[in-house]
Amino acid sequence: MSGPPARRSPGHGRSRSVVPSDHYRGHVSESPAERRMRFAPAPTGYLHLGSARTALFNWLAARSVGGTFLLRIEDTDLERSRPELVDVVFEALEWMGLDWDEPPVRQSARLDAHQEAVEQLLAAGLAYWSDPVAESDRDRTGGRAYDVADRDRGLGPGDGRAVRFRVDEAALGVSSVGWQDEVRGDITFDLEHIEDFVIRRADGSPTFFIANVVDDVYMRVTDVIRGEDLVNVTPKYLLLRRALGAPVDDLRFAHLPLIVNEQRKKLSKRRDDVSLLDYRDRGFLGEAMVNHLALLGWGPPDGVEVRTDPLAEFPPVFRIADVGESSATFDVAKLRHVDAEHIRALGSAHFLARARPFLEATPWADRFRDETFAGVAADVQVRVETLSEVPDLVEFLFVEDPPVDEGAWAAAMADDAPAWLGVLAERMPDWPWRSADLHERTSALAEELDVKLRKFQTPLRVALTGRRVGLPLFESMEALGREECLRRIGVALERLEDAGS
RNA sequence: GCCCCCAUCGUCCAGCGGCCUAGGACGCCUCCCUUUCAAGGAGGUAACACGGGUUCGACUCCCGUUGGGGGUGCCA
Repeated sequence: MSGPPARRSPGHGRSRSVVPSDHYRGHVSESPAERRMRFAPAPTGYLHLGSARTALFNWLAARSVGGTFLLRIEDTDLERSRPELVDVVFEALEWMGLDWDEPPVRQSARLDAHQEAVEQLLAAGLAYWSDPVAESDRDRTGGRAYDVADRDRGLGPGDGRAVRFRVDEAALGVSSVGWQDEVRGDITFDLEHIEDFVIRRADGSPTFFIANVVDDVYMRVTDVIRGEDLVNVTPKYLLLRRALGAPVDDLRFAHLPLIVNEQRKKLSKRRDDVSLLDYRDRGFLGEAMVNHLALLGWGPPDGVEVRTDPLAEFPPVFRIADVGESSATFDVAKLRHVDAEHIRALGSAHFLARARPFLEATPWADRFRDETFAGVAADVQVRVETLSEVPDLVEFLFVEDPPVDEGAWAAAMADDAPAWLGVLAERMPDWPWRSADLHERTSALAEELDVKLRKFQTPLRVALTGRRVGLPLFESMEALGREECLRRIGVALERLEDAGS
């Protein structure tokens, strides 16, 4: 089932209509101080929760400093990069309400540039052709999948031969690489622990390492904000950048803590619900998701966690340096709470608009009526945590005979219940049909019969809704209408009679 | 194995040498309100991993241990 298109309401200042590929701001600042952050997802068919958080933090970082937020689709893996998969990325970002400032760059369109970079490194002697080393032959190379001796063999292109970057202290003139990470401080790697990594595969395709760097240089990225799982490739990134003669001094890195599951492991596609859009389909609001994601690894200085419009309210107080450094558990219970708060904050018209896709997916969609729903909308809002819970709460209003919870029936219809229903059926025809009046009349009747309203209302509720718990009774009665209430009481009475005889 | 990172309530976030008998949020528990259930209100439960330093003084700084995570691909 495809998800309902829950859309942000307009008015948060940055939302705009769809058409993803044209969805960018036209300005290109030439200011030297311009800060440029990018989100560079691979189109895998779904946007991973962790990626979504990375996108959000890049966006927040950009917006918080007046920088530029860029998009690059890393679609060089042709197999997994069909156009519709790219659309999923746009759709997900749209759902979160994130906008980007320049046309997205397709990595696949930049293959020539990547090749050129490889050639350049080859020509400079910083890269070399390398033959694979068979598994059985690894003791010769110290367990490595390549032979360092190839560095100086002067090999040329050949079957099965890849190009490796030469991580050589002498050639590079340094013995370690490090950087001042915006969130984690100093991080340093000794070159001796970095292998000669492949930058061009035997099939001619450039690897992530080279493509990533070349494209970042091309896009003039100044702030690399990504997941902690990429810290260990940063030395390679730096090495390549220097080797290519690209500026490195004003570069900033920020490695975000990973989002983990209850087992403290990195979220995995197999075990965890990692697809962002699945949460939309499960009834979560985009702004609630964004709100919750922002709270993983970061918190607003004033401590007010739930914001009606996080994309408007967070940028002014967001600072990438405030991001925490330990991994954060994705807690669905907390998400539900945040979502519930966002739902309650919705105006009733918006609430219906947001819930509509879920209502339309029900078997009784054709009998749904806006006016009827409006009568109880506010009562529904405070009782659901996600939009997908809405239909269940109002179903009784739109089906002829709501399913009866037998347990509730048995418990509610004992003792005097049948008699009460009988009296109710007698009196109700004369009652004014507004919830306040219904409340008053029912209370009075309960008092007359010397029962607590608390107890008295139960059989009535079960007769009307089939359940023991649900929306406030009198509001429900008003929405249902006198005729229908009397009819359902009649049905209940009949059933009681049948059972009794 | 090797490399890198992390370490405050069950979970998320505060604390950035004295304001901490450690604060807020979620969850959980109790009570109040109440037409059920919610929502709301008032309480409660619960943490500085351990060991050394540094200091007049450490949750806060340093070192180590332990624990956890990430990486170690011709994936990205």
